Amino acid sequence: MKERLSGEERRQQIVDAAIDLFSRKGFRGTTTREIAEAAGISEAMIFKHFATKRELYSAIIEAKSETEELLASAALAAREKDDAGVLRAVGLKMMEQTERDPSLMRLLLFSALEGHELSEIFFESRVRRLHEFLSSYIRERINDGRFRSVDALVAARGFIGMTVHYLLMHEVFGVKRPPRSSPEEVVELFMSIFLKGIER
Amino acid sequence: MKERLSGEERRQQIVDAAIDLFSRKGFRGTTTREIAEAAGISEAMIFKHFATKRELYSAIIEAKSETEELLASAALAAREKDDAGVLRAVGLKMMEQTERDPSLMRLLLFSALEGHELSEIFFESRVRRLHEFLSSYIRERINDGRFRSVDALVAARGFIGMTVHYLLMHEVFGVKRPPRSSPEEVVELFMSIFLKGIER
DNA sequence: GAGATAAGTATGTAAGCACTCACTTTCTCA
DNA sequence: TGAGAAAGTGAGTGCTTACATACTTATCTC
Repeated sequence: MKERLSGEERRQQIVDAAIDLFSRKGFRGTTTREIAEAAGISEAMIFKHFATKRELYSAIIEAKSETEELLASAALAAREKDDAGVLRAVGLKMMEQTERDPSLMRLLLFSALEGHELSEIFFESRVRRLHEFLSSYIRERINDGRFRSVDALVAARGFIGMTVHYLLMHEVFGVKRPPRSSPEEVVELFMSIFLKGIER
Repeated sequence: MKERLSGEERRQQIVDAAIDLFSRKGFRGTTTREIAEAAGISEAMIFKHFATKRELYSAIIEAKSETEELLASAALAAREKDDAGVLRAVGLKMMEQTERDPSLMRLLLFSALEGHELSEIFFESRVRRLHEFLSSYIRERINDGRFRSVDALVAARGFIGMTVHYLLMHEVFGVKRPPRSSPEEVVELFMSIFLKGIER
């Protein structure tokens, strides 16, 4: 029943098992023994691939920081000055991404709370870029005279906060989704409130 | 230099030291040795007051769950159907509370992420009540015909999310506050966007 | 001021932890 | 086909952890 895998395959399997555990229990809350068990191998194998537990964790954070272009559809809408489209794209992307990979948000929070050295890189690639994209769009639309004159960065954080908080409730606090509202409807509501609220 | 305190005083001192450490490093990331050192006593003293480390942690969570009436000023504004006043009061209260006691938010997050058994009670007293208060106010104003017909709970989460996310950025991710905006101004902006966005 | 009571400590202890080492099994390819 | 390389393991090692025990010192009460 035991199968022998290539180095690459086994390494990936270890990483996958570790992602699951680290995201659920944090760095300190996860033991190398558990990771080995989850991957169906001996502890020693982990240390053949990663010098230390911390190195394994860092490899995960760096991998998760690789930034697929989340902002493609939003950037498209931005070029056409489609305000609703931009907000919708940003909101949906966050929803979709979190749904596809729920470990991401938990890892990000854990690494920040536990003060991991790479958490800033993680934050930079996953959060800051989004804030910057949206706030510069808002700034542009203020200059166009379409939005009220507000602090663009604070406003951007406000919109992102609606969505992030909503996801936080599920992924971290285990609140069940309102049965009536699909992610699309929720984003639509946040978008419409925010847009109506910021338009001149 | 060593002073002998009464049981009550010492107990409180242990709790204070533990709050600081648990909020910065989590339950698993904090050792009883560290707590003892921070309180300037021997480890054994901790176990004279609390049977286990977990019991100490639980005592803290329960204490932090004691719910001072956060909603007094908001409830007042609600009675007068002062929409701006309600939102402002809710937003400011969160800001002020977090500023006064930054450990609260981190403890709440840590306990939820680490899956502590009492984290639900904590969440209930600190978060859910706020959501329920605000969503029922919004529902009321929808019935009054003053707000658009939206999902009141989702909308409430949206507003709270703006503020919570803003605080999360500082307290957890260490983002520096925008130098131009005071907490009052930030709340004022969130309030105005949300209110304008949800009014009929 | 004696003796009870409570505050406080020094020194264990057993379990759990990240990590090591010496070793075996399986694969690869000249 | 055989030898070197790579995948894999069991059984440690020393350190740290939460917690226990047996003890000393200060304070209170009558």
